[in-house]
Amino acid sequence: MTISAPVTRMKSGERRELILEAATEVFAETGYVGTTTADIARAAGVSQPYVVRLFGTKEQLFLDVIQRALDVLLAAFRGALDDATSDVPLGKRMALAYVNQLNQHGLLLSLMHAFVLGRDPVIGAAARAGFMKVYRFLRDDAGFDPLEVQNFLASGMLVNTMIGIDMVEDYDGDPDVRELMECAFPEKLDMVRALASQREQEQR
Amino acid sequence: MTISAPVTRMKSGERRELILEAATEVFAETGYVGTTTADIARAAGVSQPYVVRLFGTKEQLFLDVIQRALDVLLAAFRGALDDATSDVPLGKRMALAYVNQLNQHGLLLSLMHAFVLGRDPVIGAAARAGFMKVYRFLRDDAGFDPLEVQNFLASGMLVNTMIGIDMVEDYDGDPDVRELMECAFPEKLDMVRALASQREQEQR
DNA sequence: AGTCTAAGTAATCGATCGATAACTAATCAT
DNA sequence: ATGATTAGTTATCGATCGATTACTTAGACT
Repeated sequence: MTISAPVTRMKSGERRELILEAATEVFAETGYVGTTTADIARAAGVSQPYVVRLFGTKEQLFLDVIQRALDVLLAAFRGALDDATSDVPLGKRMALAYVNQLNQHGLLLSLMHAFVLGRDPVIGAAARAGFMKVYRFLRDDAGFDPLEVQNFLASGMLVNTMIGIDMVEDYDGDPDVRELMECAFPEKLDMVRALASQREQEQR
Repeated sequence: MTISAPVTRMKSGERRELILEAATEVFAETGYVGTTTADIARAAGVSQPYVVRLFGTKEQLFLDVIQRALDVLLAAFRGALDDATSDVPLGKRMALAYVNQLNQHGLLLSLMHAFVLGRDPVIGAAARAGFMKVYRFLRDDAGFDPLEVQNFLASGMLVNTMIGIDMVEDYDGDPDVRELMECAFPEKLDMVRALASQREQEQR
């Protein structure tokens, strides 16, 4: 009677990973509070109760999402740091490694949603800890001095904001938007625009 | 039978302004979706239905909040721009004008909550329009060239993030937090800290 | 072949929220 | 004074959401 979903089962660890990736996208789009566990379940192709059973609570799922995002980000930084073959200066390599994370669409933006909830006792504490982990990495491992770190983080937060505000949406219609974005995404504007139009295709 | 609230009536315009100010604080703390009209009503000392009747919908109230925030911010910029008596360079005057807005606690943060909802069709459009209004002011009225504007905005977004993540919460417990914040809030760190502890007092 | 474990779903519930309706009373204009 | 207007409330409703419970079945292991 009921239309059965495709019944290929996974091991729970593998399914968890899929759900984490789907949740990253959905949280990025609608924020922590604005995202329902049903939204995530739909995006991941499972039932809503299974999402909460795998992660306990929506809050825990969000914490796992931002934890994973930080792990991915720091791994990318480490990769750029260890890439000694390049003659590109370190600061620029790190900046490119950051902007490259926009390939996994929701990654930086889901972090941003956590950053803006600092007053929430548990999410806020996790967000601060994660942010400071990045700060310490840039200072201690990458060897930036505090002022360099600050400039790097500032540029990163502007990138996050431009993505969060979905500025590409107005790229074609407003020459000022174009001017600003060409300035804010060094060498990676084409990628950002391509991802945006790809996203638009998917939503049909 | 019921304990009557103090029955001094206001003209609706005046009450609207009070509610807008209260809503700015509450939206800043818990975000657009995470804030209920009842929360705002409580903060403003009126009933929940009256809030939605004065503004139509919660969405319209939020739009009015960020519109007002932008007006206040641009007025402050204009003030700093016109203050020709000072021998402080223009860039620094503008930066101080920005950080000074933290006096009205939720102002910059409520804007940040709008910036992060760019995919919402109506809030996103308003957020982009507001952001670009600031961009154009800095470029055309303040006379910054695009790169200066970009650096200015980047610093601003870092400030917003540090406030949103509530970094002051860990100021005393983590020397790295202290180092970062001293770097990020030029000359205004004392003010930020004072406001935070004042806020903590209020919540008892 | 049969059993047991783990993956997954359907059904449902209590709480919460934004909005509407219906009502009350203060203030203002004549 | 009184009637009209405007400021404000109480009560309530339909929708939504996260979570729980109880059930089903695919696949691994003897």
